[in-house]
Amino acid sequence: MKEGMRYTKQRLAILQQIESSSGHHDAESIYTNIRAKNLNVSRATVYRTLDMLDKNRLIRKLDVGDGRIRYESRKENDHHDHMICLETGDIIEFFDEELERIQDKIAKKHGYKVIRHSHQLFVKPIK
Amino acid sequence: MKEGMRYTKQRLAILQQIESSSGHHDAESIYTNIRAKNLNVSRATVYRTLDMLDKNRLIRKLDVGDGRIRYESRKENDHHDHMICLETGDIIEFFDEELERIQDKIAKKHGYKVIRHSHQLFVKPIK
DNA sequence: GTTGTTGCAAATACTTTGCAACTAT
DNA sequence: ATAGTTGCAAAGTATTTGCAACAAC
Repeated sequence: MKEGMRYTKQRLAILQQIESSSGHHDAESIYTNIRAKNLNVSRATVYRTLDMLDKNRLIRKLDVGDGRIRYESRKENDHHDHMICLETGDIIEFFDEELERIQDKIAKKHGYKVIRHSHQLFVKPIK
Repeated sequence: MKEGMRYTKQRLAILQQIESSSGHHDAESIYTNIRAKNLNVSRATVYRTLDMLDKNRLIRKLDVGDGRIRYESRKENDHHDHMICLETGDIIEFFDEELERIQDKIAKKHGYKVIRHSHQLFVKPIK
């Protein structure tokens, strides 16, 4: 963490919670899971901490478009995008080198550089 | 529109509002602009109508990730994605054939077909 | 001891909903 | 006439904020 920041049990618990499962966690489930372990946190702290962890690039923020923001670990810091199954709600991760390259090319053509991107495929199983 | 649906002045006003400017409108500005013309609408109707217009593919829904959903016309029904400038908030449209092709390929590889997708580049001007 | 952090409760922002009144067909 | 649509106000959901108490350094 950066200068002047403190390691509190709440922060560690939140980070652990996210790194525990390599899944896609939302604020409420993080809050509930920590409380279930009889550790004390408030929703306010969860939200504030998630924001701070994201800004410090310790976790990754993920807007699936359903009104609840998800967060995932950056431990295996392989960048990837997501495919969301419209029938089951499953979230599948994917990565494609070419896709990344094309994005940069498009931005450049317009005089911009890509800082980050959000790319989701909403899919259904074949057949 | 589909069977059993009615043309009301509210619906037409909302659709016109969106088609008036080929921009990226949010619910609140649509509501305000219609009211400014002394036409009567409620926010409830705006939200209900936007939802219905999107489902009927008369407009396109667009989640920029800032908490306010945008809607755009489908009149020139060229599909495109968006690039959002982090410095100015400008929204630039782009389309790339290859990008589309790769997305389908990726989904297929996992046993899915793409129903729709959401692809945004968050960018900054070069230099 | 100082400064960052927390918990609480209240506030905010956007969107949705129940229901009775209304209106397009 | 009747079924779809509207407006209102209340409710809902996710998130943010002010502030006094508290804990890390």
